[in-house]
Amino acid sequence: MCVVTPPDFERLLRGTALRVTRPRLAVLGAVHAHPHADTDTIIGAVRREIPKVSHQAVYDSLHALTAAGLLRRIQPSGSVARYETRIGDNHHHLVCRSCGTIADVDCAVGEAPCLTASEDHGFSIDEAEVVYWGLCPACSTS
Amino acid sequence: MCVVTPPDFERLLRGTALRVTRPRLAVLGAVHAHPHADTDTIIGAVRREIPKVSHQAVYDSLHALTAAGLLRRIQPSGSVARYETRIGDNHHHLVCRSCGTIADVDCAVGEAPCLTASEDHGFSIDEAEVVYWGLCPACSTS
DNA sequence: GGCAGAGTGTTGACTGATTCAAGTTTAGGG
DNA sequence: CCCTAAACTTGAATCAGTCAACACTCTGCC
Repeated sequence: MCVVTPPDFERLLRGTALRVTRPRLAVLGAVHAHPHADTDTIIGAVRREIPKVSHQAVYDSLHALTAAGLLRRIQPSGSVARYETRIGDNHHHLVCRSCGTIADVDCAVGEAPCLTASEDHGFSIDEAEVVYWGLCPACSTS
Repeated sequence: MCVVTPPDFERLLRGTALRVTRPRLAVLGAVHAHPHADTDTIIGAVRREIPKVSHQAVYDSLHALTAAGLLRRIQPSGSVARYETRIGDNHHHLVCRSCGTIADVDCAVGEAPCLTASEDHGFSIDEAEVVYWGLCPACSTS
């Protein structure tokens, strides 16, 4: 049912200093299957595979995987934290002001930071995050 | 001590459908005096003027003023809500990953949305919000 | 294959920003 | 000056996320 070959999550984990555990594999799978899902949704998806995982294990896994660079955390204003596996391509997001739906947008530049601040105030900038706010097709017609 | 003339907050409020109340004037003054301050800081600042305001009144005022367009709410990932009075010029923000400091950056374009998404997925976009992530001068030297 | 121990997971309590709701006060038009 | 909707007070509730103590299990090593 999945047209793309699922990544070899175990190999991804071994590529970092992280141990390979069932919760982590399940979290990677859940985020891959549900892009932009919030933590609650991820916990639900993980529990379909491992019914007894604690929410704490999911939180820990999400943090560890995010720190390792295998996940990206996004959190538009007014939303809870969301996660995605599409990392490394520096893409951006469209967010619906009404229903909160998130869609991916390719970054024309490709490498972070894709924009240069007009005045950096002495900051060393490594990323420019862009969020496009608007209404999704469903919400703009109603 | 303030080199810029403070805006006429009462006039701003009357320009909208909002009633002029002491908490609202104090909130406008507090946000103007403390750009990018979080709610707690704002409550503290307001209470120096009106010691007995409830936190709820400040929350209500912040929401009402934001909805009226007199304030702008910003909330970088991992931070609580912050507010600023500099609105209408579509400027962007520099955020320090280490200490959370926020600095303003002018938008080269000036009018929202300053960027056009490469593929809008049918969304009607009205704003492109840009957050530059990095380290502030103080944090990058330590 | 068995051991050891650092890294992970479980459990359950807790925090803190924000919201809800019921009742009281007040701004501002008539 | 009065009235009414809007705004404020009070106090409790919510909920994502975190903390901490203890139990378990990967993984490298013998």
